[in-house]
Amino acid sequence: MGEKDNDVLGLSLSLGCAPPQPPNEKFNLMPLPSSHFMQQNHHHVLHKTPWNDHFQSSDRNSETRSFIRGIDVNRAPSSVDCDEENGVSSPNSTISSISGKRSEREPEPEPEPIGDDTEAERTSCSRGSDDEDGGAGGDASRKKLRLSKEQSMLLEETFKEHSTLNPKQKLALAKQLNLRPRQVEVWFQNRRARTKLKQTEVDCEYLKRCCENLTDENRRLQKEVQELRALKLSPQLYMHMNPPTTLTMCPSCERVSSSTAAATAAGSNGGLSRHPVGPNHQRPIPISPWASLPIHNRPFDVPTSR
DNA sequence: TGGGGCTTTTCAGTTACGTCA
DNA sequence: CCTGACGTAACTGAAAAGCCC
Repeated sequence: MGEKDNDVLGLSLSLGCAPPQPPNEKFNLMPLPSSHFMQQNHHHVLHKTPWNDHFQSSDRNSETRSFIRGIDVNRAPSSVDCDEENGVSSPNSTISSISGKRSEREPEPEPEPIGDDTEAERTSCSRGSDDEDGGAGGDASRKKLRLSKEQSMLLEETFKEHSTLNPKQKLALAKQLNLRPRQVEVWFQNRRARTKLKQTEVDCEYLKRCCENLTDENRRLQKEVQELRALKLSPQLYMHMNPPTTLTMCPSCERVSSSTAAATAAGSNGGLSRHPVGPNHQRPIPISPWASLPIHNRPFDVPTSR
């Protein structure tokens, strides 16, 4: 289907690779960091979306802006508005419990296969106004009806603006599309699920690439270590080397300074004097180029006195 | 103020239908 | 015509939050 899922939310992973796509907060579907890493708490975060929060105010524009721009798909927003007007649809409250599974429901007369032009009509009416959200009616067969292009388009447009609907908007949209509010609700649910799935795939892809990059980097570093070790094993070459530079980094300001090992050993506070030593300043951390090597491999490993 | 019951909303997972190759 | 794969509408049950008493 014409999914435009690439404009889903952005990644917030920072593993050193550039995210595959720029973040788009429009959907605000998932908290950041993204999706599958935060699933545990999705309820906390998602339940009240910002959009929902400012719904009362969003009434002002969204109702008019997106809904009105509407294509009058079915030209006859007839019986749809009937129900739900008072009782907001609740997926589980009535309909779910009553409608139940297909097998448990009464059969519904098969809708005539009609042309495209009447598709919308089919969609909205085949379920009949009677069964409505509450499914109250008897005709509860789980008849799957495809939405018309126009319906899908408008739903998509609306979804782009906000991935969740408040009751009023749901009703308005349902009315406009000549669908039952429950159908709109389900569509949004499924759409969110699809978006999330897509995002998960993107995340996976991104992580995979990061992993590959890290593997490469690791390989490179290992090679470097090997080379350094080989260097160490050739003494004549080794003797001509300058003494390794001791790098020190101030953890607070993260500045790196260098000094020779000799100077450092002499206790001249080499390189460190420029850094203030206060309550907020931590001791600089020496970064020795040999630090990562095993002790016995360090070239200038002088036996410490005592 | 804290707790229990109820309602509402969302989600993950599943089922089943429609379409297409 | 049959069939399997696929997309997706519809359903289920659980969790969480809000409200009321």
